[in-house]
Amino acid sequence: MADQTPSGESLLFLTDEQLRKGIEAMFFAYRGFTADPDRILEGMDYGRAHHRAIHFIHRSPGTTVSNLLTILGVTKQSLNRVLRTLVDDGLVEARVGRRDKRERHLHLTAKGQELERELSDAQRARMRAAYRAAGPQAVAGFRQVLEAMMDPELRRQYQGLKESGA
Amino acid sequence: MADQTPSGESLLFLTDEQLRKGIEAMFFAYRGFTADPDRILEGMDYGRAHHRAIHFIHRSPGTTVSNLLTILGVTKQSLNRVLRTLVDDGLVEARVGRRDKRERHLHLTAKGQELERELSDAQRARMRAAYRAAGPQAVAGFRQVLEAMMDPELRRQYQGLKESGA
DNA sequence: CTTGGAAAGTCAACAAGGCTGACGTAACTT
DNA sequence: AAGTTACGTCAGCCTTGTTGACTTTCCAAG
Repeated sequence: MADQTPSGESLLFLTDEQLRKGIEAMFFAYRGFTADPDRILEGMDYGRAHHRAIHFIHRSPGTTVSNLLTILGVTKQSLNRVLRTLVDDGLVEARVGRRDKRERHLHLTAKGQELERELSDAQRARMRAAYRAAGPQAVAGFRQVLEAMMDPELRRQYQGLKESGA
Repeated sequence: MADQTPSGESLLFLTDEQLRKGIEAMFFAYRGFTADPDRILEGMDYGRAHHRAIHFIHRSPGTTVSNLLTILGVTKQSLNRVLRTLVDDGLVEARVGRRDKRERHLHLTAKGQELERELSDAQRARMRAAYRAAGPQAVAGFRQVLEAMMDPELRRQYQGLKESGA
């Protein structure tokens, strides 16, 4: 367990104490991460689940319901409840597939785009402030550690989303 | 908005695209972060809320209910429901305060310690793997960005916890 | 000593957002 | 023609969050 590492380097960053700090940092930071969109959503009839759906539809316009299911990692019943309200309220459009008519391709309407922008502006503002405060070096490390923390399957999702659209 | 920065440094890490990647990294990484304890807890009658309570009681033995309320950011009714099951099941002991008998000082029992260890072993294992893969430099950046992302009030909680016990 | 208010606990009711199971329909595939 | 896939939906359940109202305990200030 204490092998394979460059023997010159200190391993103090792997102590249980350091790991605990990292764990608590994740906990508190995630609260901040979701706080702004949550604040915007409360009062509307929507919640975090709607935000996630909107985010990924914006990210990959034309994505199908089952794509979304895979990315979000919830059941179709759960997603459907959310999606239905978004479609009913005219934020999301579900177009029947042309090649495969079983599929529904999801798009944000103008109204949906508007809410998406409001939410992501808020979230990005916090992110931007954090990035700016920490600097590019720190940001690179931040991304590296997060990526290493993901489940392999989720990491593929993440990396797949990184470059290619839809 | 484009001032105050060292003019030689690229600001490409502040583009909306980079921020979006960071946002999605947080989303996917947090899923991984909670996955292992969640797996352990399912089947037992406990959930993530119990894990959080156990974690912070372990972290600050003797902490009071209202301390815990502040840290966790939930209502006392919500916390109480969780705490009650933990006390009833003999994982947590709530000792009446000696100076102020209204207060309950919370401690893990031996059984509680045992579960705490099981949960945090799992969570630390993932964290350790991620830290090791990313290296000390990256970890420093990771912590910096997370800290900058917290709400100021939560950051104080976090920093307070960093050094001093209870 | 009385009283105001803080700390803790409890009951009830509710909502969001997960879950499972079962079922139906349309459409693609073999 | 049969089987599979994609999607939707009904029904019911659980966890974990919320409000509001209320009680008990007990410290501390008047």
